[in-house]
Amino acid sequence: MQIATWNVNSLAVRLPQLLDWLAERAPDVVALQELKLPDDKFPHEALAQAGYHAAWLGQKTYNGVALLVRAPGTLTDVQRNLPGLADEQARLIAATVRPAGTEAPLRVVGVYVPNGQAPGSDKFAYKMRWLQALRDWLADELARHPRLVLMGDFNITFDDRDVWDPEGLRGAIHCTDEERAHLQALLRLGLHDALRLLDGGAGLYTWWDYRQLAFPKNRGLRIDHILVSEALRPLVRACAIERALRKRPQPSDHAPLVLTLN
DNA sequence: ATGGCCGTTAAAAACGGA
Repeated sequence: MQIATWNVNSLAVRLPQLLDWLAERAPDVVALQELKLPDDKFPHEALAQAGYHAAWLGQKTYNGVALLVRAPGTLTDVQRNLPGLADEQARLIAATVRPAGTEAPLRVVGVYVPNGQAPGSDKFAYKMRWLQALRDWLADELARHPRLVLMGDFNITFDDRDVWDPEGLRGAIHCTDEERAHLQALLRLGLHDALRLLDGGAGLYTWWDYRQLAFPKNRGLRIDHILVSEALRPLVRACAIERALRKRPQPSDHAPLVLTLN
């Protein structure tokens, strides 16, 4: 079973690439971020044609998240945004997913964590508030759903291995101790960083700036993550970054991250 | 060798992204 997350940076622009990739890779479950379109513009018909059921929470211009499940899998009990947080921004979608051919359902949580812009800014404070609300809600969600996957664009690196220039970017947005403490707190809830269960190396990135040849020079950050609960940990087989998607025409600045579970 | 972005918007420069 393959479970993927991808910040598409505009679903309207990236739809052809998404459809190509779904046809090639046939992931069972997909979390999408930065749809940048309102609910009534979500391309559910094209996705159904491609063989995927979808649930989404859109927003005009910014943000927007969705979950896809490959048919004849099912997607039920959809939750949109955090219950404990009054939030105008579309940043979280959760659902109970039963991929085709599996018996036990999974609880899947897709997130687009706020960027934070700069430490000390209002947007940074919002990021911290949002992460605290996520943690509070997730503690209960994990108790209700032991088989849980939390994935998406976290806009936070775990440590220096996730940063192309750790010295130059020390204390910069995505790299502060305050942000990283939130990631560690999520791990203390009983979640595991799927990629790090398999590969301890540096230089594995999911995002590269569009400017200054950052991708060919591999000047990137690992800020997209798939976290799995304790019950799923023994099932983790592989976790791969789909760098090939970053090389196609009109790429997103993020590459998809794909987890293979038994 | 050097510098080079992209997507959005009541629609041109401004904003946000990371």
